[in-house]
Amino acid sequence: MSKRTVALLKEHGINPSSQRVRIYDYLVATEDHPTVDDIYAELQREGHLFSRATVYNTVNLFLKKGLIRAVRVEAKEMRFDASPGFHAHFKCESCGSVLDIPMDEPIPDDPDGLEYHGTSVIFSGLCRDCQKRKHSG
Amino acid sequence: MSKRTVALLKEHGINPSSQRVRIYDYLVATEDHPTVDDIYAELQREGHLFSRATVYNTVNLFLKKGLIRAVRVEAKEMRFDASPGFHAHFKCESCGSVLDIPMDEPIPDDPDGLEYHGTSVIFSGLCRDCQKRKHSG
DNA sequence: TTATGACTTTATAATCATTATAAAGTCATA
DNA sequence: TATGACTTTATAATGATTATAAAGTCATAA
Repeated sequence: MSKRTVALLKEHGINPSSQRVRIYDYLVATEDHPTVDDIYAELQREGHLFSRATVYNTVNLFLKKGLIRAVRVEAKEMRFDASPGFHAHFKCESCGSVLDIPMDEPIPDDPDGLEYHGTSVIFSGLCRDCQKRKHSG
Repeated sequence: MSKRTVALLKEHGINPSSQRVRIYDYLVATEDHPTVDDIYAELQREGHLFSRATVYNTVNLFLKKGLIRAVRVEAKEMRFDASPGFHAHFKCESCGSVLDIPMDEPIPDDPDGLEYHGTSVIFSGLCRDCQKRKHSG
């Protein structure tokens, strides 16, 4: 129950219930862009009694308040990202893991009068482990 | 029933049935990155008797053979893109339309030993029409 | 203390794009 | 015209997410 998280949630107009604080703490602690089910499974493992619906409600609230970002690297699953600043994502086609890739936000050369709000860059390929696995297996 | 399409499908090892040729022709003719339902609706409108399953089968076959690309700009819907060469996409948050944005493929500065296969860049914001609509409405 | 009311969480059902399955149709070739 | 491989089709199944409404929580006022 991090005091810093409580303050941060309040700053964003979010009532810091214990579930919300716990979910946010997990999101910032983990690096691997969890899905709703990842979050749900981890909280269960820790012995918390959570409903999957609460996880959905909470991440949607965080998204609406701009606290986290959604990353859709997989066909179906939505993943979440609490790390600040622009960065790209890399999705391993073999093991499905998702990594952050530091990178400047690309600027389109196109002067088409569009109003740009957000940018998403997703690379795909093979991570180091899966390259090794391919060559040895 | 384009002769060029028939040849192209054959080159890619795809038996050019009339449905497949028609769907490919529609994909290259349209610029707005149709969904499966867009394709299905257009073919119905033209009086063809198609099943939705055929559209799914066909676009999945095209994807597997590398004839088209999938673009997932929206939360749920998969859209398709037959235009060649790298380009980014822009999704209007208001009307949902998807535009091509000419752009060089970004190269990650990260030397992490990853094996890169593909890149997807999606911008979001407001298209020109929706900006006007916002200011006048 | 107890009542009030707003907000949270929960369980359950509903939605909806997509995939799986298996039957029916097509078509070239023997 | 029989065979067999490939296509299309209708239908059911899947699975992530959202909607709904009941139950729980918690601060504050009487």
